[in-house]
Amino acid sequence: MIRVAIFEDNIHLRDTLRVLLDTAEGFSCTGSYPGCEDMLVSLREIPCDVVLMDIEMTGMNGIEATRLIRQHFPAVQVLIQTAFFDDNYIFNAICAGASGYVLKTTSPAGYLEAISDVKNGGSSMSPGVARRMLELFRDKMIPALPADYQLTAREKDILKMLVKGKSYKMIAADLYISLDTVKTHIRNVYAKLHVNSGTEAVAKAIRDGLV
Amino acid sequence: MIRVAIFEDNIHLRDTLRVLLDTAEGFSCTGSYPGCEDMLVSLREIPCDVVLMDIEMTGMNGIEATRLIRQHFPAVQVLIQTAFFDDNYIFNAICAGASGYVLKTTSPAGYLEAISDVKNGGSSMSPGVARRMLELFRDKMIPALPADYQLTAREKDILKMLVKGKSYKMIAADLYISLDTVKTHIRNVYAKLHVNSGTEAVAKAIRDGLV
DNA sequence: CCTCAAATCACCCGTTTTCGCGATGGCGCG
DNA sequence: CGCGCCATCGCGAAAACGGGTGATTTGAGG
Repeated sequence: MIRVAIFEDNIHLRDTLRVLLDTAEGFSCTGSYPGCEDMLVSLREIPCDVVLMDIEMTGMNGIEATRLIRQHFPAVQVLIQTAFFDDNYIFNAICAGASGYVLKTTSPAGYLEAISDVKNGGSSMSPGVARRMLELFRDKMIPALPADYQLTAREKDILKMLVKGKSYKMIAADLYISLDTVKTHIRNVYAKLHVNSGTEAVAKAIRDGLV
Repeated sequence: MIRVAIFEDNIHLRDTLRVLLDTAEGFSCTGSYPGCEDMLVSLREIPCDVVLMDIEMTGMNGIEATRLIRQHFPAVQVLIQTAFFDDNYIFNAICAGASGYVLKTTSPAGYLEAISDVKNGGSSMSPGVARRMLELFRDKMIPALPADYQLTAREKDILKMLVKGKSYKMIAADLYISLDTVKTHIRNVYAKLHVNSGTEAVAKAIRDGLV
């Protein structure tokens, strides 16, 4: 039996969901609320496995509510439901600890499956949301690859040590080469990165993922 | 009618999938291959909407194949299928441009739904994969929390300019203060960041999001 | 064999940083 | 009002850095 609490300010949808859960096999609704007042108290007094959380509610934001729930009841899974397909909503909901994200256009059977999925340690997202999420993931992850200045292996070595905060002298000692050689390499690096100081080079190296 | 090409080295599963697709309403299998030899040629000669791609195959890796497909046929959606639940697989598959990721434990109906989802511009993932993906997303996104050394507003100003690669003299000029004042501030910044050179300070500032 | 890029080292010179110590004025707070 | 914190400024010396020029060796490749 999966125990579900509902937070949804639209009375119509709220009641629909409550009936759905109460009639469905293996589900029960432990409470349905129009807002997040006393949310933590309610959840403490009436335990549940999954929270169905609307984002757009008067009073506390569903995202913040999610964060609070995850802080205070790590075992409770939060399934976001919203009418809107919004990048920031998706992004923030995930960061707040949501385990799933379904649109309100989802079918009753879809709702039940999503709830069941998150209860069983999985996640569920509407296909469109999942797609957007993959794209966000790609966009945020990938930029760390390219950026190729034509640095030689040795130059990269020296640049890395510079990034670590080493002085010329330390670099020379660590690599068993002379101070003048270090200077030469660094001068070449500066030329290739089009910078003319160590701080600039370090900033560029880190930002462009040459670390 | 959704046209699907199958890449799967296990002959049993490959044939099962082919039959599934050929018998299912609204689906057709345009080809099934045990490996990625001549993959691009096949796809060019026999257009399809969705590619079902196994990761573990002899010869070319499914991830690399996905990257190639996305490069040459951006309109073709790739749905990854694999027996293994592996972080690197998930991560790399997404970065390679996969639109979905299902486990081989998925039911026939689940396969068809997943294919249909990706064809319609959505994404589909097995619940466990979706969960892992959300966690990866959180872990990679969240570290953007700014560490807090007790820098004063002025010190942050100067640090930012240092990160931009400005020299003491330029900072002094830009902020309309004397060179000696800049020195003092920077000395204080170094002390608070526990560093003792500009390069170290810049590296720490960028990495810790003090930009 | 010859060429070229890369890596190594050297010397010179002026500028920039780093860091010690000290000082003044403003501002909020009990 | 005094106290602490911050921002501002100053001096001086040692260390580090930036930039110019040039040289040697080595290994890959035509």
